[in-house]
Formats: sequence, structure tokens, C-alpha cells
Amino acid sequence: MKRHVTIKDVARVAGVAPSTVSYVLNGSRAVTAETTKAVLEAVDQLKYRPNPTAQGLVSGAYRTIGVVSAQIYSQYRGRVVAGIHSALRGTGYHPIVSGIEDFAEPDEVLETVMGRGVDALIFHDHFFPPERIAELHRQMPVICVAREIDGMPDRSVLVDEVNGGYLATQHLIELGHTRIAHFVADHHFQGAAQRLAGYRKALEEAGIPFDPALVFQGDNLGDSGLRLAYELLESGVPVTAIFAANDYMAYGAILALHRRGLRVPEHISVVGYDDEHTSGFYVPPLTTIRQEPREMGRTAAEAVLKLLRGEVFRTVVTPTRLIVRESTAAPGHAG
Amino acid sequence: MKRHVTIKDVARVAGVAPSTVSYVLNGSRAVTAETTKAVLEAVDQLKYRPNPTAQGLVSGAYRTIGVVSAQIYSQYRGRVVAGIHSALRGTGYHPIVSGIEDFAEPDEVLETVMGRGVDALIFHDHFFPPERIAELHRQMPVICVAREIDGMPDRSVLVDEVNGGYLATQHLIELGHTRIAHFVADHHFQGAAQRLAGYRKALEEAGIPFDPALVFQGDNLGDSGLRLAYELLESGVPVTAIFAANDYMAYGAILALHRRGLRVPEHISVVGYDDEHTSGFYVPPLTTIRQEPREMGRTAAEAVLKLLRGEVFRTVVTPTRLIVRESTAAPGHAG
DNA sequence: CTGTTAGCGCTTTCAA
DNA sequence: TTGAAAGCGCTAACAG
Repeated sequence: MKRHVTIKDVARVAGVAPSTVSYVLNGSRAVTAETTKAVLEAVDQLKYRPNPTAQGLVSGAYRTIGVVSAQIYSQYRGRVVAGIHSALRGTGYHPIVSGIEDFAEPDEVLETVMGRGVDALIFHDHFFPPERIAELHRQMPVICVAREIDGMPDRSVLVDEVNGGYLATQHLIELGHTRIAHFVADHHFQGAAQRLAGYRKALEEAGIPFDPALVFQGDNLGDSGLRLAYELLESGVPVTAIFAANDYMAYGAILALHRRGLRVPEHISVVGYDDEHTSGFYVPPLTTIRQEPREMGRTAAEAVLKLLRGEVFRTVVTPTRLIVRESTAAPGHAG
Repeated sequence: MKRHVTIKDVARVAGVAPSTVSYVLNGSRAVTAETTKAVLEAVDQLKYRPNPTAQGLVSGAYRTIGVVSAQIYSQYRGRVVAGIHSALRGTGYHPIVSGIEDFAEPDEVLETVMGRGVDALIFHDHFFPPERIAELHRQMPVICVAREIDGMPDRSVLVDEVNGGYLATQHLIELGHTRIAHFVADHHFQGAAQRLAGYRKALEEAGIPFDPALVFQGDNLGDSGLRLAYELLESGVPVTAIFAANDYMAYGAILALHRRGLRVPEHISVVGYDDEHTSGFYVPPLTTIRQEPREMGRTAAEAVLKLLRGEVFRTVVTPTRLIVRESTAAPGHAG
């Protein structure tokens, strides 16, 4: 395999000192136009690319942002990462992503990410122990997406989850539903409680009493939606609509209803949450809550850059909105 | 922010030379039990972790595998990455992933991945220019997943795509279908042609003449499945089944049929490809072709490790199998 | 305006 | 069996 071209090679070819090459490339000191030209030519000729590892060793800065993201197979989560990428573009910083697997060990994830030398961290993972995150927070800038950690004020990019839950439920109520079940998101996830709060708020506002028998704890997977829907049906509690706290659970619920001969939305309306890219092609296309994952990623990356520059960042809350498709309709639609 | 504990700190505390600490930690030279103990205690006490960046600088090896993966939001692709992670676990090597975005620029992706210092590369991306990959291949071990590149023999982990296409089509034929449309996968993707070849092979074997009017070029997205299905319906060509070269196109197709009042599988059978995690919860649950993405990732990682050790690797072909669910049935099922 | 030198954290000769 | 010293590729004082 081939040896790397180093700054010395460039210096030799350009007939200058290595440091001069460094100064030209980094603009960290005034250099004659002539010298600059010679250096740049040598760089071109040798196709020299500085070794960021060595740069990092010297400066103690790696120009790298570690990103820890669980369950990246969700389009929603992938988009957050995409937003981070795009905000970092042209800044000289690059993201390195880990925690692709659902249940990657915290230590391992950290070793992957930290081991490479990172200047800051973005967490989009609700499994990672908060104490560990807080600990890292003491060593470098850390931003959390869709999560808040005790002792880390102004270090989050949040989503207006309460409003999301509210919007979903209110939509159902406006359609005329009063018996609305809610499949709660995975309990590790902070948004779960907030979506539930939004659900309760909408009910309350409409004067519909909250019924605990209508709320079921899920775990975000399709299978849990399926199971919960069966449970709901078997419980005999009358219901005309389901608000599932994520799209996958909504899929599972719709399948369960289908298997029991219940059609959506004719017999039961269903609304999801996240607007995964498959939801518009589901049968029926799913009414859901859309967040702005790309925007969230961008904001998180910009926050980190800000902290790195020593500026202040204040926690921001990104909006949610309702996407009405075809899985919701007025109740009693089919009798 | 906190300064890192260095090998010197450990040496001081243990009362030995920095090099001795290195020898103890790497086992690269015999050391007294006593000295070893002192060093290990100091390491423990200071919570010392060697800086891999510095190690990399010296050794020229970074113990890092770059992974370039397009469209990682597909569960299938995410699983390949998970397989890579898991095969690397405990080897001292770590993957760093890039190319999360659909249309990330090759140069940018490379800068992210290469810039960090990687010892080898795994490509799971059919957009990346082959010449660029071949060029990298000259500098370090490179393995491609589900793709072969000219001039790079024995550098791929392949999938038995022909068999996949064959299995899907044969299943339909066994059910009694003879008019089977095929939605071809994105043309950037090598497997597209192979899946088509499998389709043709199954037809031929059954004595069913190949009809070009039944094949439609898609681009892997749900929307393309939708569009193609409308096209198919409008063409007036009679058809009782569709084999879509990926699940997302199958979703789109099913939605289009649904909109035209056609039920699946009663009026038209549909089979997909990839077995995305949502497919089992689709209505109806999708019959599809399952690959072994996790296995593929593992194999790719092991291949790279092998090459790094100077051993030989021979291209392997991983199996595909049919998963029969509820989107397929005998034709004329509903009249 | 430019070159020399030291040193980032580590490994690995070379000496003892 | 161990320590000292050089050097990986780069940057940033320090001199001129």
C-alpha cells in the first residue's frame, strides 16, 4: 500500500520550510504571493492532503462531531443525521456516527465515537444512561436531540411533542370521535409522556373525560401495535379511534384491525406519529404527525458549533404538524 | 474542558518510563510482574485510555474501517451496518459510517471517511463511481457489498439476486399466474439486472414467453411503484401479478391498485424484495424475498479483517429466500 | 516575510 | 528487564 504524501514532501518540492506550507494552507500567517503560489503548485502536483489525525494531535481539536443515534433504520432518525451532515458541510467539521444497532452497549458506542477523537457530541438516543451523558458533558460540548438531561440546561433540541399529541387527538375529536385509545411510545423515550400529555390536553379541552382503560403502553415496534390493538379489542372497551405514538405501532394496529375484519377508517380511525417515509404508501395512507427531523439535525449541529466557538446556545423547540391522509374519518362512517 | 490523561502521567504515577507503560499495555515486550502490576494500578487509578489518534499516527494503522452506505434508512441497509459492527466487536477495529444521505457527494463522503484515517473501506452504495472505488482499492483493502467492480476480483460480498428474482417469480407461477409484471429496481443498482434475469429464468423454465410490455423501470421508491402500477393499469396489458424489485415499490403498487379498486391478493398478487421491517405489518402483509443483510455485513467485515492480515478472500454469494405472507394468492381468486 | 525548533501522545528502535 | 530518544505528520512559538 502507498505511503502518504506529507507536508515535508510539499515543502521540498516547493523549496520552502514545512511550516511555511502549513501557514499557506491554514492562512495563519502572512505569506508572499510568490511563496503561496509555489506551495499551492506543489500541493496540486503531489495531491497533498493534510492528515487530520496529525492536525488533531497537535491542536487537540479533531474537527469531528460524534453522533450517537439509536435505531437509525427509522427514516425519521436518518433524517436527523442527514440534517447534521448538511449543517456541518463546509464548516470543516465532520460527523462520525455510531450506535446504529438497537441495543449497542453504551461503552462500546462511546469507544467507537470518542476513541476517534471528537470535539463534541450529539446524542439522539433515549437508551443511553443520562449520568454517562452528563459526565461527558463535563468534558466537551454535548447536545441532545429530543431529550433533556438533568443538570444540562440549554443543551437540547426539542420537539413540541405535547403539541404533536394534542394535534393528533384534536383532529380525531374534530372528526367527532370521543372514544380514542392511545398507544404510548416506548417508556425510555421522554416524548412518550409528552405525547400522552398532549392527548390528555386535547381531551380535557373538549370536555371528554380521560379514561385510563384507553391507554396502552407500547414499545414503538410494529408488533407492539398489533398486540395492543388485539388487547384493546379483547378488552371490550368501545373505541372509534386510535392514536398511536409512532407510525410503526399504527401499522401494527391497522393490521390487527384488518385481521379482525375492521376497516380503517370506516370502522376505526388511526393516527400515527413521525411520518415515516412508508406512511404515505400504506393502505390506507396514514394520517400522522410530522416533525422536522432534518431541521432538528441542522439545529443540533449548529448548536454544537456555537458551543465550540464559546457562544451560548438556548434550548430550542421545533414544531410538529398534522398530516391528514386517509386513515382517519368521522366515526360511525360504516356502521 | 478537561485535559486527557497521557501515558506520561501513568509513567510518573507508576514510577516507570512511558515506554514501559506502552510495553505493558501492548504486551510487546516482556515486563516483570511487579512492574506490570504497578503500571496497571496507575492505569486504573488515573482511568487512562490510550489515545488511538496518537497510536495511529505512529503505527500508520488506525484500527478503523470506513463504511460508505447509501440510503441507510432502509432497514435492510441498516442491518448490513449492524452486521459490520457486530463482526468488528472485540477485534479492536471500529467502523465509521458515512454517506447517510441519499445523494451525498462522493468527494465529501470520502473526505469524511478517509480524513479520519481508515485502514480499509466497505462500500454499500451503488451510486459511488466505480473508478473512484477502484482507485481506493489500490491504496487499501476495499470490499463491496452487493456490487462487483471491474478490476477488483474477490472483493465483494454478493447476494444471490438471480435466485431471488427466480424464487419470487416461481412462487407466482406455482400459484397459477402467467401474466406477471416486473418493476425493475433502480438502474444504478447491479442487482436490478440480476433480479430481472431471475424473473426471466423462471418464466422460461415454465414455458411462459417473456413479454417486454410487462417490465417497467423503477427507482426503488414508493412513489415509483405507485406510478408504475398506474402505468401498467392504463396500458391495458392484462396482468394478474406484480413482482416489484423492492418492498417500497411494492407498497406503492399496492396503494395504486387499492385506489383503482383492485384488492391484493384477490385481484392481483404482489411480491416485493428485501423484507423491510415494515413489510410484515403492511396490509396485506407482504410476500417478499429475504436476504441476510446482517450476515452480509458480518462477512464483509470479516473479509476486510482478512485482507488486513494479508490473507486471501474469495467473493462470497449469500443466499436469498422466499417469505410467503398474504399479498399473493392464486389468480382469479376474486373474479 | 520565512525558517528552525519543540512538542502533541504514542510506539519502537537503540542502549544500557 | 528497563530507560532514553527518535520520530509519526503537523502546528505554533521563537528567532531571525
